[in-house]
Amino acid sequence: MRRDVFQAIADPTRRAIIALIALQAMTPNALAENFNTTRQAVSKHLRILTECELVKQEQQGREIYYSLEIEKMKEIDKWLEQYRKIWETRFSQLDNVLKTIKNKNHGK
Amino acid sequence: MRRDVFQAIADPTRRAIIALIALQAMTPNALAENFNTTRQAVSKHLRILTECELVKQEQQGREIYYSLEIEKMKEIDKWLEQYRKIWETRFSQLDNVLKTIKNKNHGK
DNA sequence: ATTTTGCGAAACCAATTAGTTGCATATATT
DNA sequence: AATATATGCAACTAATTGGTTTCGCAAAAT
Repeated sequence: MRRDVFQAIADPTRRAIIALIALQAMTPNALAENFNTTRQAVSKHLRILTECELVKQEQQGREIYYSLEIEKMKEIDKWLEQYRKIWETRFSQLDNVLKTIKNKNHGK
Repeated sequence: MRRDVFQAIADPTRRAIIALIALQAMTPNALAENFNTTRQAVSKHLRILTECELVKQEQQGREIYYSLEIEKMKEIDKWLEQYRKIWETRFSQLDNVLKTIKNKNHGK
């Protein structure tokens, strides 16, 4: 039961579910119509997403509407930040190289 | 063999490997010393990371140095972008609410 | 030349996973 | 009240996963 966000988004069906409920809250049945699986399979994915708090539910009569817990998505963003720093640094280094070349040409 | 970036970063050991080789290129043996597993297990992780192009190798004699392919990390960032838009919108909406409250108090 | 070291690959194993089918339960509809 | 609908949950299955052990090969050290 290693239920973290990274494991949750590893599955393509779950990423598709996330993409759908990011736009609007949806019921398991409505979600299942979009995929080539049974409602139960979707339900299982929703349970996993709920367990790692990527998704919240709201009961309305006998229907349960699932929607994205956008705050939790920031956790991935936070993890990515350290690497974003790297590629930004590399970019600025490249930028410096380009500037140097420019200056050399200028000096000619 | 569903080898995509999301599946690759799902495993905590692989995320740790990524974190290490982001700083400097390392050999499988050097990497394995940091974990509680065998070199072979690390090697398997490296193979998976290589297959999805998150990692590149450079042979030096009998040693193979692995380093992070930072460009591939941007793929995750790109995926996250659509959700970043959502939380930024929500934030600006909250911002508007706060401004409205402020104006109301001002008018008192 | 022989031994040691660094490595990937294959065979195997236990645990986990994504999926199915078959329930039970609660809310709507008739 | 009887039936239909929306859902979660449990049992089961096939495939995948992360790990180990064993092997073979090439480069380095002795």
